[in-house]
Amino acid sequence: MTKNLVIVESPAKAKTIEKFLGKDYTVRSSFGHIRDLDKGDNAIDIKNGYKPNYIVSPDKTKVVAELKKLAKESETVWLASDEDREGEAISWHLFEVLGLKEDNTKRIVFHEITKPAIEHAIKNPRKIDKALVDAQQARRILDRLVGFELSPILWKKVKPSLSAGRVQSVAVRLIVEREREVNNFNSQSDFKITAEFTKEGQSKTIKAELPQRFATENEALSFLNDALESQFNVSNIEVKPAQRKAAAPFTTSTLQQEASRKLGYPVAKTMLLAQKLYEAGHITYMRTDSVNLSETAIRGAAAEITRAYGKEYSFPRNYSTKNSSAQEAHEAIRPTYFENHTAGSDAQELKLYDLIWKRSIASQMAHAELERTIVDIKVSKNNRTLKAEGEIIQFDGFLKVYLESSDDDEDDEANAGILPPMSVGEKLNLNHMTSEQKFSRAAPRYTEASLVKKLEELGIGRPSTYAPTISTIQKRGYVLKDNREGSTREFQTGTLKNGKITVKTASERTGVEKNKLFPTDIGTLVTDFLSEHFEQIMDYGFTAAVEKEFDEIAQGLIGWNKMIDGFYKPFHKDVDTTLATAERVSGERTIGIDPATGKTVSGRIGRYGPLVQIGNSDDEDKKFASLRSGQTIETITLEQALELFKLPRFIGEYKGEKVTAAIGRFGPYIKFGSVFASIPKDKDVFEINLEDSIILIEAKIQAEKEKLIKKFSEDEDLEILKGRWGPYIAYKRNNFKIPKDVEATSLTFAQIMDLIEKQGGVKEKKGKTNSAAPKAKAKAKAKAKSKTKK
DNA sequence: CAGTGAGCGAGCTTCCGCTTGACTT
Repeated sequence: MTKNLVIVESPAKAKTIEKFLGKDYTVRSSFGHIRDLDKGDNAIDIKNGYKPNYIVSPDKTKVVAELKKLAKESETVWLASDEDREGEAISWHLFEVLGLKEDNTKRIVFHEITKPAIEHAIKNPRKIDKALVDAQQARRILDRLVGFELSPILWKKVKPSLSAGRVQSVAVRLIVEREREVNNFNSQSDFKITAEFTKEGQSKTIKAELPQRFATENEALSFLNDALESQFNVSNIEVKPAQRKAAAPFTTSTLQQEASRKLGYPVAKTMLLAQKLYEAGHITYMRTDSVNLSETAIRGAAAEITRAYGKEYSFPRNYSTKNSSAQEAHEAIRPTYFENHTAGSDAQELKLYDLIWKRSIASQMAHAELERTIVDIKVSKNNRTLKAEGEIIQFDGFLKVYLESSDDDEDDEANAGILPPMSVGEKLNLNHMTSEQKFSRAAPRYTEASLVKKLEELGIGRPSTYAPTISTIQKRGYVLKDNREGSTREFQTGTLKNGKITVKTASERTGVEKNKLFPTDIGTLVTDFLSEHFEQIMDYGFTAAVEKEFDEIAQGLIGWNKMIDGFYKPFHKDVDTTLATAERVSGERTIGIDPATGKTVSGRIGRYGPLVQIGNSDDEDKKFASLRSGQTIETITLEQALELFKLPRFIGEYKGEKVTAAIGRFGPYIKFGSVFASIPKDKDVFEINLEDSIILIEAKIQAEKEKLIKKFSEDEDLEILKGRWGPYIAYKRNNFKIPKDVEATSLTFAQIMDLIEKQGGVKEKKGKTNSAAPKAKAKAKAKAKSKTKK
């Protein structure tokens, strides 16, 4: 028997609050939403005012049953879900499902988990805000209608199992459009002049730069020629005080960005680690769009800063959230206790905590005070002015602990150093002057984190969905996280040194990419298809537009079903039209003519992925070849396409069997009967000869022989094999570990069976036929199985 | 694991947002 039942969303939160509230309160968690629209076709009764059919989520029946029981026994039920649209809906669903009564149910809210905040909330209960709930229902229903009407169109017109939605489709579009920008980018070059001087009798160098750039090499070299005959005098000195301010404490999105830039974590990794830190009580909630800090936190930070760095470093303040779509149900992400400089149970958690600690502490520290000096250096022959910039940190302030990184990797100019004292009119000695060709660069491809940043700017998605969205678009095969080696580019330089000008051609790597998001052919195809037929949904402003209407619902200005009707009627008409009239698309593109046969070379997406084809579809002699990773139908050239048909290449015969070379999923290989041998990097698939191939084949056969350590008469399928990390057990297409302290050859059949059982047993694996259809079936079966289990 | 590129057309897939757990009698 309990007097008061308080229901919050998160179990970790429940634990903390229970401590604040004392004996008369039982605090439980709903684990987020407890109900959702039905999975099937009768989720929304469209003809009946879009009446939603909610069902308790299967994984929530237990929680709901327990809450129901506790609610019945309680005098008062306090619904304390988050104060945002989703939180209000959670309270309403709880009210409905638990069969609560108006007179003993109270809705309370708090934005921070501190004792005063919770006590204040208890003293100020209110009723469920039904208008806000309606706004959530509209959001939910719209997303279902969009997702479940668009996806089946893709199944029919493009490929089965694809998906589309208000958030994911726009996310993919961003990647597709950025890729096209990069590929169509026309790089321009100009020439930049830099110089290095010294003062008479001093060794400290002064770096200067000409603010203007030259369009041609001739102009740049003529500037160097002028310099050859010039004197250099200081013509002006400007000293200005400057300030740098700390960044606001972390939200989900900025945490993901900084963890990506500074620690190289993918967004899902960041969230997983943050979740662990949160559950251990080290940090506040990690899914938030607010930069707000509680009074308690601000005081705690001030105390710690004063203690660790001195009073002059403390500058307590709060930040305001710039993002207009923010709902601010939580605090910013910060350490629970600022006096803990480290926390976490492994190296990765420790690093993430360190980042959160530094960012939060810095946000409460004084501005850095700088003195910025700009020295003008006149070139006597042409009256042009070079500029040297220096920066002195007079008070480091927050820079003592933390500086935010930038996505732009070319911020060398920000690191201006200290200049020696100079006076106007002073003559400087030129050490050297350089002209260097610089190329303009396309907007950078997105990383996971910079895509999150962009989505947040557009108001698309929520803190709880950024990481899942990024993984969905990769899982669907729309987007690929990939690397590019880039290529070598030449650029022109001219150097003036010791009274001589030397002109040289130098080279640099360009187009190098690491862990960037690239669209796949299917991603591009789906984006183009949706953009053609559903312009409104694909518009970057669509979410912002419907959010405005959700706000009007929340304010009670319009009814939710009226809003949905206004959207759905025209949308559904487009759905019908598209289903009836749109052609099936395969992204077909004519690439050119095969010079050998005169037939058309084209690219398209086939059943197993992108391919190139020589000859039309009715041609009996048509030939196919798969694209390699990194190639796309949109960008492949005729030359690259023809290259693909050169493989597999017949090399010769060995022991009466054909030896061929080709490129597979794991790179170039030699095939001899059923033997596949990888071709090492120093050999070329197109050039490797029979002699070298045989060496590879024999080495592979030998390795295979050595791989087998032991076989068993009890079961033909059981083998002990030698792998990359030592011996392991292979059984029915499953692999099992052998404990380190066990001698592999001494294991008996029974002992091995025991090991297999302990490691989860044999799982059904797909057979050798590796086609798409049975794979999908197996997956469906596995899903159905897990359902019946539940 | 290194291939294939349609075929009868079964029965399946899918959204966004809130939150973690995960067993068998």
